[in-house]
Amino acid sequence: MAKKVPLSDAALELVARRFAVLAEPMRLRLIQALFEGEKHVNALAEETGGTQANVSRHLQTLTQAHVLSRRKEGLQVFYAISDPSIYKLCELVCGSLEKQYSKQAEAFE
Amino acid sequence: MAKKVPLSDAALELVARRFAVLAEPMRLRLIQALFEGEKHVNALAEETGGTQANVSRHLQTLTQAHVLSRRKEGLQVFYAISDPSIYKLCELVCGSLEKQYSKQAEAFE
DNA sequence: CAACTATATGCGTATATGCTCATATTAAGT
DNA sequence: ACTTAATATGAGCATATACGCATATAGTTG
Repeated sequence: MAKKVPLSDAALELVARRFAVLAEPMRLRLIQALFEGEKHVNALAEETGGTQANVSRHLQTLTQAHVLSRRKEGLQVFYAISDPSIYKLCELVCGSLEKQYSKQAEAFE
Repeated sequence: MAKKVPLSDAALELVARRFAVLAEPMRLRLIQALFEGEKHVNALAEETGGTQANVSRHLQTLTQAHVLSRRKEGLQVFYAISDPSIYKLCELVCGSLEKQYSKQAEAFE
């Protein structure tokens, strides 16, 4: 745990890939919507204002990255957050951005 | 702290942008190199095996995102990590990926 | 001021990826 | 089996961005 050894090229690619998956506003919107619990595709499309096709694609991306899990129930497919680290990840970034912008705000006071 | 309110579109863009900045292997390599302390451009180029031009560009990207800070000293420019949340961010992602892959490894045992 | 060094940047190219539209697939109900 | 509903996917287009090459800029030294 907490290795101090530099990561291999392959590992860096994986980490970069992970960040890339989270680097789209629509995917963040979906993740945010799923913070409330699992939902099916149409519900997510409606809630986020995206088209069915686009939402489905993003959900696929997130699922392949093991950020979400997929559960079929009849005609519907339910998605849910499967990687608990996502919560802390988002909190960390939000906190960092808040700090950054409140510092910038101070410059105008 | 820890708002449960959904983020605005503008906020989501900023968060996505933040993740995007971290979504490049070369930038992660630079960040990793800077975990040891501040370094100048040429040293970073050599250590990461990148060209001077490319390294300079990535450093600019990271600095504009307030991940790094920039300090000029004579001809050289030293960069250093300025956002402490980067450490935890990388740890979180690495931990999550380790878990994910060790689970996949178990499937073959 | 000229020569040299360290860093930054303009430009062109290649690649990746998000979005839309149309259509395919899968499952349920009649 | 046919129809309808929910989701997934193929194709094409538009945009973003990483990289290499050449060159510009800034700072140092003679």
